[in-house]
Amino acid sequence: MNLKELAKELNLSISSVSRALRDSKEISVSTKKIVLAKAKELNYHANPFASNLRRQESKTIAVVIPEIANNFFSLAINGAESYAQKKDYHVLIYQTHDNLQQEISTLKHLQNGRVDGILISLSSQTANTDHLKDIKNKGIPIVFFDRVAENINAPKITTNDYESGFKATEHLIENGCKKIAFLSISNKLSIANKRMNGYLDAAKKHGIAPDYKQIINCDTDKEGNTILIKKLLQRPDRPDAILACVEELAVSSYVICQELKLNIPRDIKIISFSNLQTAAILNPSLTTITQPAYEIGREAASVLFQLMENKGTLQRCGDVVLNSELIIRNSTKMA
Amino acid sequence: MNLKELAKELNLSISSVSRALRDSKEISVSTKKIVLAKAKELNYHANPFASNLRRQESKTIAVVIPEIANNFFSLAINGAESYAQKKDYHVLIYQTHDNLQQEISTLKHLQNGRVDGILISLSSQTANTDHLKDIKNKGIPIVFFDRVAENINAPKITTNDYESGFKATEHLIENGCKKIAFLSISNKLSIANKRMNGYLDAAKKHGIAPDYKQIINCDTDKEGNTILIKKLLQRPDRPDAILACVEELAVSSYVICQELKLNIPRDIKIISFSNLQTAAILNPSLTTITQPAYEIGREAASVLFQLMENKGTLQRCGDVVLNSELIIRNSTKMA
DNA sequence: CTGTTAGCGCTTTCAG
DNA sequence: CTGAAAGCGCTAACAG
Repeated sequence: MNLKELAKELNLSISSVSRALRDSKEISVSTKKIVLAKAKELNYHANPFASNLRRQESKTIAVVIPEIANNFFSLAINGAESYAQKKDYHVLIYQTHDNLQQEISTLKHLQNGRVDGILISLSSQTANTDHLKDIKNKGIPIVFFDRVAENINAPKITTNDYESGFKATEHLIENGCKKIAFLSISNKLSIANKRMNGYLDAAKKHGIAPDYKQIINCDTDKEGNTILIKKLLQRPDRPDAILACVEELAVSSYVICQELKLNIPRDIKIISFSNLQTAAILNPSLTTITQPAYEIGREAASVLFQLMENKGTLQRCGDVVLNSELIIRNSTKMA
Repeated sequence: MNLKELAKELNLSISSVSRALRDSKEISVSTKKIVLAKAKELNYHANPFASNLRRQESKTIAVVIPEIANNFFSLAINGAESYAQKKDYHVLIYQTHDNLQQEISTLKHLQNGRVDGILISLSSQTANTDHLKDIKNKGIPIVFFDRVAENINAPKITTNDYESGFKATEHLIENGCKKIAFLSISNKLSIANKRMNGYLDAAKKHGIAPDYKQIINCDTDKEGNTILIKKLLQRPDRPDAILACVEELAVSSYVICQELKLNIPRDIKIISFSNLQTAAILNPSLTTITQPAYEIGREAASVLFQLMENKGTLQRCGDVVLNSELIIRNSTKMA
């Protein structure tokens, strides 16, 4: 069932039917009604590819993320998808699994016009950003969220990473901690570095500047991370607190502490950047810095739509910084 | 940059270039090489809509789920997306937010050929299945996973819900529980009913057939559910165990128990169908029935691809039942 | 207000 | 092995 057949059924020209269906005001109300009714009756659905081809737009955005099965990202997608749905847009999902090659190849694919815009959170291995520049140069609207590329001139939606790192560290210090370790996810990600700088500055301010043995650079190899953390916790001068850059590292730390019979929070306190509200509820000893993940996704989508609607006209769209919340539970209060 | 321009640059006809790019064997190896090189040089990317239109296929599948920010579904999408990626397919995500109208309208949209196939897990409100039949009748390949429509003749990927419900209940009984409540998510979902039947039969087998006051029919209204569960736990004959049909209800129960100063597992034991491995790690008192969510998504995608590849030919694709695992932690062992 | 017509960019016969 | 040409289904000038 296509326009041609529908038009024949109606004894109208293809273009009139097309116009009627898109509610053009060149068409009389009465004809519109008839057309709409017939379309419904015959279960007509416009072929999206034909109209995409003709109109040179896809009504689709892509969301490129490291991993969908991650509380933060799935919440962010939720926000973005809900926003897109309202705008009658479709959402394509691509996972990079924190693999730079995957990210590059995905973005290459997206240069062909399949999407009108891109929402992206970088892989933790992304240092070189040529593939991102290609997208910019092609004029495809792109918005970064959370894991952003600092050297690309495009809107970035982030949270107050530096302040959060600072506050969390200060909170630990105020509760008696003196040897605070920092678990980073990647030294290539600006969010990780910002969080670390907050941590470093807070420590410095209180005169307990950490040596670099207390900063552990983890990566995507879970096994390897476990070994690193275990080593850290088995040292004679083991830390009395851990600030984990992401949830996964906090969970690993937690498990290792159990294994080593280290009591949380008595022997060691843990604070994590996290969105695992549920886990936090289930485990009151876990203090978290909770990012407004849903809002980040929503805001990112909103900015992307501004960009798309003003393609060309709009020179730049302001970056947005949302606030994370330090949710203090028993762990750190009980000094 | 399109085929025409590329062909002009190469002094070849459009069709030859097209063939070379799709590696047709009608083209000499030497020409192919030249074409490929030039395409790369000029950063040519085929317009997907033109080829979709021409070939009448989209290389895209849709995944329709209640909520993406849910451990089970995000893991399932992970499985499906990873599989699709291997097959060079794209994945569109649609959330229904457990709203039947949303589900209907999404499926209506998908009748226009935007996708070659659909993976779906039903909303908990889906009783009438006409919208699903429409898809079937249109000949669009569809595969159900987890929350399936029993009366539709299409492949269904599920887990052993009845057995899991049975086993979990028996486990509680063996550990001394006598008044086991069941929290259902919906009386319209076959998975919920199967789990409940397992629960009922196990109870019957051990002579503690529950009265229907111990079966709570929850729905999507979180506040309402909390009230229902609270009432249940405040009754003089309150249950000594809860079997929660989904994770969210277990978490709510957990929170309410804390509020009411009920000790878990001493006063009351909780078992949940769940995929919150992390939460379970963080809270050893939570015993779970863990579904192989990633595998379900992957398997569903795999079956969908079989269906799509054999469109028409294949009469039916067998249903698949994967096994969930009862992961017993401290809670229920400590009788 | 309605119809005619020329493509959007690609694939695929069919003809050399 | 290569080229010419038709057409996928729709939209948007343009012409009435």
